Amino acid sequence: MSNYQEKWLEDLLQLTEDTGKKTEKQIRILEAATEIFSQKGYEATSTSEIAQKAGVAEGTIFRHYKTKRDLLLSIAGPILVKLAAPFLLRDFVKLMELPYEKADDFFRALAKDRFKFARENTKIIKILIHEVPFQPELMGQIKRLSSDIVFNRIEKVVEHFQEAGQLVSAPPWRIMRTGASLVIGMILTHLFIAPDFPIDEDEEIDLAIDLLMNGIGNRSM
Amino acid sequence: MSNYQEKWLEDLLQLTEDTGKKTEKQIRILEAATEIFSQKGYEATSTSEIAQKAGVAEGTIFRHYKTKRDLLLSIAGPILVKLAAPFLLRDFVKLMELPYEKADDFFRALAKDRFKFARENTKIIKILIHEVPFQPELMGQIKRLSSDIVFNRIEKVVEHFQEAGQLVSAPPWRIMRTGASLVIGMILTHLFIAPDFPIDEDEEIDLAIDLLMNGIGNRSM
DNA sequence: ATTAAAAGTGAGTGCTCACTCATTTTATTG
DNA sequence: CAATAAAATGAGTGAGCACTCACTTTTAAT
Repeated sequence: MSNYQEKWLEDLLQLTEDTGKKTEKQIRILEAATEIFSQKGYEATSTSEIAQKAGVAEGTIFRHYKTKRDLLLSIAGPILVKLAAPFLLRDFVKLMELPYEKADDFFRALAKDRFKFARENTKIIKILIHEVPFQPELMGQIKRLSSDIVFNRIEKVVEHFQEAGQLVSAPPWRIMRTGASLVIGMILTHLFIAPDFPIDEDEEIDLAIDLLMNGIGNRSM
Repeated sequence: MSNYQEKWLEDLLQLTEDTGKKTEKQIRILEAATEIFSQKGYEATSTSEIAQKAGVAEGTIFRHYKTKRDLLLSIAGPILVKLAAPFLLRDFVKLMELPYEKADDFFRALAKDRFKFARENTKIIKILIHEVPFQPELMGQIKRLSSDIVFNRIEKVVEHFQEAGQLVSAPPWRIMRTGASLVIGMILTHLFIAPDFPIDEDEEIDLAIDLLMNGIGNRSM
């Protein structure tokens, strides 16, 4: 039954499940590292600082993680997979086609789900944004996940809605980039640029999706 | 005649003009630093590496720049002002209202101009993206420039086009964020994510602005 | 041609960094 | 409660870092 073409994908997903039992101190190390990495950046953070914040001897860090970079990757790696998780489901396309008759509803559901995820993982996402361009491992994983999986699968959904006459006829990648830009722009605004600006999150998403579907031009013209 | 409320702004603009004559070696230092900072990140770059690449003794760097951070700021600071330059013109609003009768044309002209600028300054923009969150000076300058100047001025333009019935009636900041997200998303895509993907830049911008104005929904419904 | 200032040099300095390892503490198991 | 393994420790280490400074070379002005 299993599709061996996507074996590596299953491996990735399994990695995410907290298989290895972690010591209490190991967890404290991960928490401290996440905190400081997100505040000062990976390169500007020293292992001694992490050890101090975690209440742990410096040697303990290196008992669990061979290098400082190892520690970074064991924080940033799993979140990448979780970030793409909704698109990794074997039957993503079927799942999405059925419940959503309207394209709006599909994009809205996706935006709400990923906004929630981003809000719950703000610190790690900041680390990710900062470090991905300089860590080839992360870059490679992102490219594989996004272009091979996420892109192809959403492309099918877009084409489906185009055939149903709900979306303008343009290259799917352009429609996807438009949607992604708007949603990511909205999420980054509220998480990093203006985190204190009070909003009704659901309403915010509804309005953003409305502008995505209908544009900013006056519709009565 | 001069508006003293915007004195600091004039100071900023003057700083950008290459007032101080630079030695040949000083220029080489700036070029080398820009190159390596953008490749490896500021913290991961050593001054000795910069000196080597610039073909200069390490001490020479510190004759011109008190600290390594000073060197970074003298690269990243001026670009911030240039990035916001089109909006800094005293009579930005008047200038923009007159030649552009249609909102499309205004956004299109702005997008083209800033795309061109970004393409000519790719490396420094990468440094900027990477370092702004961790350098309070840059963060402060960005906030002052964007919220006090850029935001207020584009807000007036948006309101103008709203009154002319060309833009949907929504809070101007939401319209601005939508436009900014789309244009920035397009620029980042072509400069960093898929730089080898061949495009007709003008056509690309036209199509992006079309999606911004009219949305991705089917218009014949 | 003289002289003073500015630009450039590179060996040297103290410090911090990531990482190691011999040793001690804690957990596990029959 | 031994016996053994696993986890944790922290002083120690060499390498590399940003930065200094006494000195030399270049430039500019008279």
